[in-house]
Amino acid sequence: MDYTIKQVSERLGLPVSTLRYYDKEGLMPLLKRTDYGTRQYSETDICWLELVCCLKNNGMPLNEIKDFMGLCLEGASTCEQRKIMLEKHKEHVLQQIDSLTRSLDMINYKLDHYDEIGIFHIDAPVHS
Amino acid sequence: MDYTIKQVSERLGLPVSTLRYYDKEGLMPLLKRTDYGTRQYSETDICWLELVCCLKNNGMPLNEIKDFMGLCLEGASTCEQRKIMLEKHKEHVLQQIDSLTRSLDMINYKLDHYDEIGIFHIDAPVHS
DNA sequence: GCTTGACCTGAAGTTAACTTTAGCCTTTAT
DNA sequence: ATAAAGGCTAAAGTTAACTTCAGGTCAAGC
Repeated sequence: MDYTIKQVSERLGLPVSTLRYYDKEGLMPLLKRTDYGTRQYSETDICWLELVCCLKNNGMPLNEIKDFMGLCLEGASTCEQRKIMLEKHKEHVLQQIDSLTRSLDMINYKLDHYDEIGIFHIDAPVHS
Repeated sequence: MDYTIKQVSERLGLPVSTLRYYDKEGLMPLLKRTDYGTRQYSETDICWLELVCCLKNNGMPLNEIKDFMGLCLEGASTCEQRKIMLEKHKEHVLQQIDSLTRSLDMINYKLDHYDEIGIFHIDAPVHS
């Protein structure tokens, strides 16, 4: 039922070194080891890792993700705090989507008008 | 008609040190100086800086932005190359929007179901 | 029995994008 | 005339998120 670090690496497409790094940084406090010290990833560990990647890919820094994990470990009393963190991250994600959407408009405008625009015509974003 | 580095800093909300850094890294090859050496930003320079910020904020690394600038300086022969760069960046932006949108679904799901989810229920993103 | 492959650690190295520091010049207000 | 404000440079320092390296353990196959 458990996976080696290499198996997880292949499944999630993350280098082994990164998985060890995340563990070292305290992002995997529930990860089990064999007697010798080999990491044993459970399904739950993998799910948590997928969440870590998702949050990280969308701009949450690792230390915040770690704090979130820390709150989870502290129990139900931190539920509100965790909700607040997620709300804050949601705002951040919404802002990014907005910024990207406007950037897309600018790129499309440039692509559509490229031939009309002079070589040195370095114009401002279309929305400004 | 020209602006000092401090004026540009205030107008664009970028620290003076960053503006100098961009210049040093070759992102402002057309920027004029006074006899002594003080930078003189024109409207065009500011427009270019706004574009730089926009591309940078949406994930284009500075060295790619610099390459783009380099192509601009080389003249009309690089037009196709520049189009290709913009198309590539557009793909990247679209991918980011997609990733963020899916992340948003996950966050909303978690927020909606937070009370039902156990303390240690660290579940995978909703789309997986 | 020994080599190969997978695992481990701690420490040092890397990259991008800045920021800070130290030291120096010039213009402007008192 | 002198001190404050703003400009400059080169070089060193910072941070996040990794990667690489050196050196060592263990299990399996020949």
